[in-house]
Order: sequence, then C-alpha cells, then structure tokens
Amino acid sequence: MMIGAGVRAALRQDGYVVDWVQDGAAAEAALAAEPAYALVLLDLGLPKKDGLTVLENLRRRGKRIPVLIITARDAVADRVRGLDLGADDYLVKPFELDELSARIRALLRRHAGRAQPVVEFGGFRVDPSSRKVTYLGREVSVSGREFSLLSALLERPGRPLSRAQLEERLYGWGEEVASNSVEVHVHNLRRKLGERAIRTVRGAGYVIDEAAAEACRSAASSS
Amino acid sequence: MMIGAGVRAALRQDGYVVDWVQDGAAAEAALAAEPAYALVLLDLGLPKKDGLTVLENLRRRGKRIPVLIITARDAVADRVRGLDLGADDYLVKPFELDELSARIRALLRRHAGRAQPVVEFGGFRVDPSSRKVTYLGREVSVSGREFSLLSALLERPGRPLSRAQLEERLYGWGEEVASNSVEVHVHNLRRKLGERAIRTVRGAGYVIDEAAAEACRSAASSS
DNA sequence: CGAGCCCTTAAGCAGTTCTTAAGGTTCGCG
DNA sequence: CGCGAACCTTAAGAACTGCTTAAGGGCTCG
Repeated sequence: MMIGAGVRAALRQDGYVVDWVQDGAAAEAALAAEPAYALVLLDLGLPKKDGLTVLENLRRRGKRIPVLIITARDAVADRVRGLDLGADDYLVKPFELDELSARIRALLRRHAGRAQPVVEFGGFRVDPSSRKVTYLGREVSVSGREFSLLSALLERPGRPLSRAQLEERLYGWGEEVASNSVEVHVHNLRRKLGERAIRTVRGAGYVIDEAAAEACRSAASSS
Repeated sequence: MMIGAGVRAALRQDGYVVDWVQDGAAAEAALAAEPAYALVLLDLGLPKKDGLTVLENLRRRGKRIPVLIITARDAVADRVRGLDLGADDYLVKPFELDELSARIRALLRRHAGRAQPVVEFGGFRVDPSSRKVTYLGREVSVSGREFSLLSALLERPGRPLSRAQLEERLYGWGEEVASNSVEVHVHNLRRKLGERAIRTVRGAGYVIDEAAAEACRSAASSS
C-alpha cells in the first residue's frame, strides 16, 4: 500500500521510530513482543484481517496505549465501533500528513502529560521540529542517527543509557543491528562536539550530564 | 456555558473575531446575515436546537465554509453523523485550547486556497491572487507546481518540509506520485531563483530561511 | 495539426551516512 | 603484573539521499 509507505516516511521525518506491519496477525505479534510502543496507528482498510479485533484484544488485555484509527470516509460503522472499543481518535482518508502528525502529537501529549519542545541542557540546544543542534553557541550539523542518539541522551540528562537501550531507541523492531554502531556514532558525535560533550560511564553506558554543562562554562570563560 | 466563554476568549487571544451564539436558531440567523465567516465552531451540546440541523442546512445551501464540531466523548453517533454531513473535523470535550487553535489553523489553511495575503520573506514576494513571484526585486515566472511548492515553503519560513509533506501539499489525494518530481521542481526553481533560494536540510527536507534573506542582502549590496 | 510548455518518470552520478569488522587502548580486578 | 572486558578508533564498502539530465506524454493555443 502506497499510503503505508508515505505515512511511515513522514512519521520518521518527525523523529518517530516506526514499526510497520501489514496485517492484524503481525500487529498482534509485534504488540505482544514489544510492550514499549507509544502509540498504535490502525488502518482499518487493512486486508484480510480485522483491525478492530486487534484493538479489541489490546483493550481486553488492559493496555491503555493510545490508538489512532484510520478509516475510509464511508466506513461509518467501523468508525463507531472503533471508538466504542476504545480508540482514542480517528482520521478519515484522505487526510493530510500534517494533520496526522498533529493528532499524533496531541494524543501522545494527552497521554504522557508532556509536550515535546526544544530541549536545552548543558550547552545543547536541540530542536526536533527543524532538526537543528547547537552546542556551545555554534550550530553543528548532525546526521539522522546522530540526532536520534543525542535526543535520547538529552531526554533524561544525567541518566546513563546503555548501548542496548540506545539501540532499541535508534532501531525499530525488525531492523536489529549486530555491531558496534552505537559506539561509532558516539565517536563521530564526539569528534563534532568535543570530547566532553558525551561522557561514558563504564559498565553503564553513555550520559550527558553536568560535565557537559561545565565544559560549556569553561569554554565560555576562556573565549 | 462556561466553555463557550473560555473558548471565545482564547480565540480572541489568537486574533480572531468571534461571534458567539447560543442556540441553533441564532446560529442560522447569523450565518444567513453575515456570509463572510471563515469558520464555524459547532458545539453539539447546544441546548434545545440541533446543531446538526444547522450543519445540514448550511451544506444544503451549498456553503463550503469549514465546520469544526465539538462533542462530548460519548456522543459517538453525533460525531459520525456530523462528519457525514460535511463537517471538516471534530474535537472531543474536554479538549485543550492549544489543540483547538491548532485544528482551526489547519482548517483555515486547508480551506484558504486563495484570499491569502501576499507573502514576503527573505527576498521573496509571492502574491497568491495573481500567482506572481518576485525574488530579489525582479519578477520570476514560475509554473503552477513551482508556485505551490514555493508557497508551501514560505508558509513556515525556517521550518523544513519533507518531500512527503510537499507531495501531500502539491498533489491531492488520489493522484499520488511515485517519483522524484518534487526534487525536480526544486531543481528547476533553483535554476530560476539561484542556488541559495531554497536550502536543503539533509534528512529533513527543504527550507526557505534566513540564508535566503542573507543572499538577498548580499545581492543588494553588491549590485 | 503542430509547437511549446509543463509535468512526471526514470536512470545515472556524486556525496553522505550507516554498518560492519578488525585491531588498538584503557580499565578494573584477581 | 597480567588478563579479560569494555570501550575506542579506523577504514572500507554498502546503502541511501539528493542532484542532474533527458525522454516522453499531455495540454493548450495558434
């Protein structure tokens, strides 16, 4: 389905990690295996397996995860049933990607209680909407993976994230990585940002904490 | 209704002129008398007169004015019926004012098409009514698609738009493109406008931002 | 009907980014 | 001190993204 690919691309553009499955069975498998999804996008136009069943099972198991249904304009019955089964919102095809992402943001915000604005900490300034990073006052161009990595670390400053956690964050299910790519990205980031921007906590992972902020201050005073 | 007052105040905050009526009859009267409304906010919780009837009559008279429905969470049937009668979006109570204004903006933007004011930014002057573009003082003739592309980028200067978003913008639903036509249009635009007019943000899309404005200034000083 | 414009495709190129793998280095501990 | 584990560095090639060019179809207008 072309729609699926476009939506997926757009969501990635917005910085989400997207797992895309194409029928109800696969959806249930994924939901069972990976309990950390933030949101489910359910296209009721899915072939051959009933998306509503997926939703029903999900709720029956007590999952409160936000679900956004996508239906065709004429599928009124499905829409009603979906809302009654506990969907949080729905969108009618055709829709605009802007609106989709607005609603997704709204759902996530409503559910998590927090918005996702510009992050600032320890000399960093990271803007998810424009994908820009400035460190110690100057703009640094980072690649996609590097950006995700930075965002993850900045989400909870001071809290180290292990390689495993970072991998989970950077790669969706089904595109596992079997190498030291996280290390490499950290290395490349350090080359761009300076040695002290990301500190490594032996045995625990990587962290951005006060040390980075300190580096910031000393750099400011020396200049 | 307390909600009404709060909403009205918030919308005024956003710069809109708000007429607030409290039942269906008054709504119809207002809509008949003042044909220039940009958008209708319809609270289906209205007492004594059916808001859906207002909507139905509105559409029957051929009015395409955007309608945003507000319903209670449990009023599923009304919601569905509203969309089928031609409402453009709905919002469930309780909602956040931020979201309301976001959706209003989206609706207005989608509906705008024309009657938009001239956009000026970074050396550009784009007039939607006459479809004319001037850049750095000289008039540039652009084709239809190119014009749409430019307008989209200028709508939010500084904010990159991905290829997917631009495609969404340029092509309605049902006329998907499966190619790099956006890239080609950007290329052609750059040839007409100069390399720096549209900047590409790798991994995020295309932007018109301060860099274009800078190009403007330097060009002005050198000439 | 033919010329010209606009648009979409498609294919190839270039530059960047990502992953992988193979050593090298540092650290903590016995 | 010496060993293993964790971490770093480097480099090569695969994968991907964006740029360019050009062919071809549709459309309008003379």
